[in-house]
Amino acid sequence: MDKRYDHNSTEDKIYKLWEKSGFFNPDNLLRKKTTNNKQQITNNSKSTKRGAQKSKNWDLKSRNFTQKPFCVIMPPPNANDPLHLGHAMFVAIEDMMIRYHRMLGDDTLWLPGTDHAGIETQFVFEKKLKKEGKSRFNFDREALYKKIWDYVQENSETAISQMKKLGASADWSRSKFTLDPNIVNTVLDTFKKLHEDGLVYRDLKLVNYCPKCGTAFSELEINHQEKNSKLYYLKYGPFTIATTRPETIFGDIAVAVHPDDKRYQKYIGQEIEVNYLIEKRKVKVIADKYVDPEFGTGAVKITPLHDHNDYELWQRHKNKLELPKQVINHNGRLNQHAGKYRGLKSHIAREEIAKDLETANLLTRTTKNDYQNKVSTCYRCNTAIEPLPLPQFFIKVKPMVEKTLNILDKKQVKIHGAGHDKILRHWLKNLKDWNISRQIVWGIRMPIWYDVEKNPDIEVVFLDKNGGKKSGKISELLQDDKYQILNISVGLQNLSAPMGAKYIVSKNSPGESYLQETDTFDTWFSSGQWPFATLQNSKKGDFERFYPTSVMETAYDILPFWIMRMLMLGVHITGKTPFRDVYFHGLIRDQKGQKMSKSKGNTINPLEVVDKYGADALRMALIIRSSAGLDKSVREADFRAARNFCNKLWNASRFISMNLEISDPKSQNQNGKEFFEKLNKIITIVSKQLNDFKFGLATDTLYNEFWHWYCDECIELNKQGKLGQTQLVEGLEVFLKLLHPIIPFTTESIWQELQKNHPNKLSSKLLMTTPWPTNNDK
RNA sequence: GGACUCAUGGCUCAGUUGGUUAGAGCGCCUCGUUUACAUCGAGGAGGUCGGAGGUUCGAAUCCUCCUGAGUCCACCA
Repeated sequence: MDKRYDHNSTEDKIYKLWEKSGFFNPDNLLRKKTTNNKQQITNNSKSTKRGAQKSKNWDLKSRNFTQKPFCVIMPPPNANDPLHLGHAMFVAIEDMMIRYHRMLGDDTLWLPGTDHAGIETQFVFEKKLKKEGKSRFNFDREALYKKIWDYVQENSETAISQMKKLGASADWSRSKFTLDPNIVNTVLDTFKKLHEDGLVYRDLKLVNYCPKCGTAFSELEINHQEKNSKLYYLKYGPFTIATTRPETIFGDIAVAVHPDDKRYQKYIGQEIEVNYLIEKRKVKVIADKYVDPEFGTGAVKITPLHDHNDYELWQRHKNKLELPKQVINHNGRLNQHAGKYRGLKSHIAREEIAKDLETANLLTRTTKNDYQNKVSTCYRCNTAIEPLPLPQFFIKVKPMVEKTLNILDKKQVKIHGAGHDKILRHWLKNLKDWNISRQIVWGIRMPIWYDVEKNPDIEVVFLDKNGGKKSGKISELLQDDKYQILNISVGLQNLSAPMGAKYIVSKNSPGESYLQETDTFDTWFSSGQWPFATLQNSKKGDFERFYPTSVMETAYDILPFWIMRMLMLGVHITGKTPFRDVYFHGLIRDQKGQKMSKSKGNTINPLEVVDKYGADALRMALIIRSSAGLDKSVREADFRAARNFCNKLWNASRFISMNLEISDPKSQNQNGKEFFEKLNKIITIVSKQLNDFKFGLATDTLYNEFWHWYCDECIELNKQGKLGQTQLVEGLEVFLKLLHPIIPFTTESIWQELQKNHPNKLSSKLLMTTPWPTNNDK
């Protein structure tokens, strides 16, 4: 053996050895025919045969088959995202669990996959288009979808090959992509079921619309940023009103005051005349407790279609008020209701209108930019969110929330990680209905069909045969002989059905007069079904064999987006919890405890670490002394320390190996009893820590016991002739097994090295499938 | 405003049914290389476990309050 452990020359070789064994695939590790396992035998007859063949080469005799299923569904990384430390963290922890359970003899499946990451990916692609001088509006939706598909394909191997570099022992033969046809089919089935259960509805609500991204977002995807704004005080009939957004006045339908506000009692219920610059209008004065009499002047103008609070207020007073108008369009510009301000972007119109109000002597004062308020912004591009009315599809969450709280109460699912179980409950209890419509093409198109004959007011935008852009009402377009439904459907970019439009839910076109909705599902709607969607579309029998899955492991920051949705959809569709345990790992921070981000320039590229210190060092540094749900800072020194540990292990093994070559005259069983007692204690402790999800602690225990007990004490005792060789060899074998889930490459390459130098000394040929040590060993 | 989390040697963190002299890594100091490993070894300095009370035979650990830090959510035109 070399004097140093060289990760560069071993890792690829070892990974190939594992892959070639076929044992990432649990079918190849199933017990050979037995009487009481008929179902599994039939389901996996082919692979079992293959497995039997493999087991000849690899000698699985010593393997103890518990056959207990253990399944982890990998959180699918974005198909075309390069790996960051967060990915390395989940690979390290999940692979640790998987290898541990595989060694325990469990029927162990780690099912990998990749995510289409709807909006994220479409944006990256649009940036690329922009560089080419094009935009998404140059293509019909089908063509655009295909172009993004091809683009994702080009990069799809990146994520997988990088995870392999980290040693991930996932069953790649079962890998899934969120847009695989059978996954899409399951997602559509789910939607259909939700619709049949009465949980889907279409409603005109104010959505969080990003004019730049051109799509609505769910409430979870919105940031609130502190901003300094101007507060404009407008003359508003007999009132003075403070507002940050004078440009919305054309959409006002009322003034609201607090019901107990003495100043305004006489106006409540009256109509007042207001000068709107472009016209004079009468609006009603209403009373609502929502108004804070202390703020501004205690009177608020109400613009229902451009402000969430105003919208709710309007809902409460609907019967007394006229129908509101939308004055800002989806491109973020004012529309025909704004008279001469039409076409201006809202923030520019604001300045113009303020100026004109001042000229007209309607502006009493304007504060400087010192009014602190919070503005909703797009989490992606930071553009100010425009609350806009849009007919969207919503999912009623209440029945699913109740079922989820129920399984939490019954402890059918356990959450590991610093109070995140409480956070989950808090989320569930305050959850609003889920807007699942997205105005992008990169995703699963909603299986919603509109009969154009019954919905003549549908507006469409499409490219005609010559690539020319056409838009208008469907009924009018169809009167022209040039256009048929079919070619409109083919060139379709966008379809907007008015509120109240009739639709059917169907996977296929219900007839020739139908056009399909152009919106796609929120990415999280499909990934929320991931545990059952993957297993139902995996090998036959996988769902029955592995569902509910064992552990869902992920960073805590996607709790509301993903974990909560998986629980809700999983329990609603399958009737069972999708997983029995949730393990949250913390975020990796830099040495100062700051979040890593590209803009701060403090990111660590895991591949560079792998290159310099080895995949094992990276894995160990991330796991050691980490705690569920708590963040962890790492720096270069941590990788170095872990690399040194791998080298220490290598050299201790080298010592044992050299020791075995000379006959050992001192190899009696001196101190044998104490040695094995201690060794057994370590086995018990580490196994318990792993069972209890104390991964950081288990790693710490192994680090210290191996280095400071086994090396510093036991090896030194042996040199002095006070501890037998048998003990040392046995001890090394146990440590290699215990450490394998953490540092698989180093341990396996030592195992193979010992194999080569001392055939028949070890209990099996491949460490990866060697049984986990039990304290009954000696 | 609401919720959650954290506070342990210079730095980063372990320490979960309360139990002997509170641990590790990195850093620091002294010494050591014909020895498995200098990606190492031997030894050492360094902590009133944020503060104040309480429960207990016994508290870093449980309870209350306070202080400080962070995260998430909700927010007034």
